[in-house]
Amino acid sequence: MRYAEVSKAERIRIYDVARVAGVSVATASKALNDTGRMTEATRMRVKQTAAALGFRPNAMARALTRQRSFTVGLLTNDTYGRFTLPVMAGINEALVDQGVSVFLCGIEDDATLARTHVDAMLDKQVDGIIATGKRIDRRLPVDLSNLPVPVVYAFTQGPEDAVTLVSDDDQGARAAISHLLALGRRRLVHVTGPESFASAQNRAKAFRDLAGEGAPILHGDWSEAWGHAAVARLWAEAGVFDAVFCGNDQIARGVVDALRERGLVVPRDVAVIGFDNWEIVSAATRPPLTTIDMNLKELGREAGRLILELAEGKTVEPGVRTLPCRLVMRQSCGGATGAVRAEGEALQEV
Amino acid sequence: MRYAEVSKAERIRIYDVARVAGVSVATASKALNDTGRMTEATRMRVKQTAAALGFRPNAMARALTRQRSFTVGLLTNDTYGRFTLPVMAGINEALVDQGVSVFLCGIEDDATLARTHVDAMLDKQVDGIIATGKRIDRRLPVDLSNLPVPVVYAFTQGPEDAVTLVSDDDQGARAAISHLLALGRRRLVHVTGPESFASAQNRAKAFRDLAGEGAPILHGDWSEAWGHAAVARLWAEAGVFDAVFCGNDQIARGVVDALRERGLVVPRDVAVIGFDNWEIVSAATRPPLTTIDMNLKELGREAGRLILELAEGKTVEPGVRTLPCRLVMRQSCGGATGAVRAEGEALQEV
DNA sequence: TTGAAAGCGCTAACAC
DNA sequence: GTGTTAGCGCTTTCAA
Repeated sequence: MRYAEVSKAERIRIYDVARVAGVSVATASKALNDTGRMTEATRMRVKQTAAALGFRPNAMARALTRQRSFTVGLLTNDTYGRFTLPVMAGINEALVDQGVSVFLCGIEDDATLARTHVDAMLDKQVDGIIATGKRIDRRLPVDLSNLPVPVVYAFTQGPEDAVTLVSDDDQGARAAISHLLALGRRRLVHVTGPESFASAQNRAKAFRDLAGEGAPILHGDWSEAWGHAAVARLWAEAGVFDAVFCGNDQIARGVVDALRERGLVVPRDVAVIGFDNWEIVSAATRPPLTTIDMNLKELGREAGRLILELAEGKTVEPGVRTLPCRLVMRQSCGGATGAVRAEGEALQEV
Repeated sequence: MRYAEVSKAERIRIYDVARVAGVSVATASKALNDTGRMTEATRMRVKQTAAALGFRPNAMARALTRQRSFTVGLLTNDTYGRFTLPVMAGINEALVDQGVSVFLCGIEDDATLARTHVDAMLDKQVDGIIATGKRIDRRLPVDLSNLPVPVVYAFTQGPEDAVTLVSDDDQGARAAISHLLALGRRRLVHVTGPESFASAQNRAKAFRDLAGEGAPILHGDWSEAWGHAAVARLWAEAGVFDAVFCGNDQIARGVVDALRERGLVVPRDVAVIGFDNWEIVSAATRPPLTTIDMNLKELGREAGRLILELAEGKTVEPGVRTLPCRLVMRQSCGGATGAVRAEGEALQEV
């Protein structure tokens, strides 16, 4: 194994840089960190020899004195899920160019495992912890208050006085419904997930406000199967409708398929709009779904920014921060896009 | 912010433990690490006071002396994808109870970003790096040979003399095809992804071997749309067929849907089998897909184990290690399961 | 402007 | 058996 031979013996330390540059370690350190005062010439010389030697400071040694490790922990109970993935990507994006690395800790729903991970992170002197989950109205199975490091909650519920980031269900839902209304649809129905989910409640409330008291709201689970079933029920019970606002993309896909099987044309006869913009579902639906994107990556970026500020000792106003969603137009509602591309939009390889 | 007050001032060091236990730091260290020799009484006393004081060793300080950080880096270019997620989960699982933490580094396909991440990991003295990707026959956009730490490649291509883990496409494909044959199907066709993918090639080769020279193989992209299109083509050109082996679950779903639209009943008229076991696709298909699971989590676990061994200085035989796939029976092929549950199997909330 | 020296918290030789 | 001492690689007073 090659790696064994080029081991740490070769790795050059600040001591080497100092020696070659003809200064003391102290001066070398200051030169490289742009601290202290010295002639610009000395600073330059040190920097150049450092570069020439390929010097990279040992982050652990540095962390030991600076009391700052430039690492943060990311705790999630959604190892497989679609929500934390974009969030993680955003976090990483925000932190990588600050030289901060992220410890990934998947904890499923296991409190013991969670505790283990948190302890491990603390032992490793993380500068902060970002907690994220798959549900906005549930807490992770571990208490993160009173830790010796700051915590930011993203897409999971935190304590009252914590810094928490969530996407704006209300605004997202309003965007969806307004879109349907703007397209001239007037007989709306809402097919969504279990009432026990805050997301379902918030979106349903927005629907109630905008679509009126009489507009039907059907709660079920978050699956395609429920989308099918809901259409069957609407068929049997409800009056005519020309638009369906769905609680997520899976339900929307079920609805679209069921509608087609009944001979209705989407979007001509019925416009259907989803929620989540989960590409594997929304782009594969025929026709592709117009839907609401929660901007989860941006949410992650924001979480990264905030944990950094906290780690640097800055004050961050606690409370829940709500980030806006965004309408993604494809073809299931007609409108601008729908008119142009008929069917068979190229699916991206996912 | 609470955390500011309980800061490191409170964090107790081994020095405190030693003092309270009435021994020297050296003895305390040895007692806690089960090294050195001393009366069992002393060791016990130290351990107990450590526990009583809630002592947690500072991992950075320890790493500095031991030349071992108990962290590893995970490099992936598949931040959104379905492949690395289970792999990551497995890695984490294998490492967490060894006290090893994982740095997550998403690099997309950006060579510069990759380099940045690798440097950051090296600076942080990782004990090893696991490289993983979304495609078994492509390299990450960064050269990981000649690093001062060991590297294991999982689900991505590595250099000749590296330790590489991949799933067994051939065996997986054979399992799928054998299953169809065992169910009495004799007129098989294979609908799969682009020929440029090694996975597509390997699976097609297995198909050729087992299904015979005459059995049709259709290459397209990895999408549902291609599944639809392929059925249209088979309808027009090919002779009768009673089973379709699909290159992935998305294609399979497209095939199943297209078949149903043409009035054929799956699995009665045609058995369809997928590949990947991506639940959101395979479980939502009607009927749910029988498919091949690549055991990616186990692959991750194995990668974790191997990187640990390497980090500990043990020798690991280089070369490609192939891990077996597993048949997951649902209803799209009939057989045991299909006979019992007809349709509308409850979809799990994903 | 520069450098000597004292740590950061822990481990590991080597004495006693 | 237990303690003294010397680091790990870096930063940071403080003195020169």
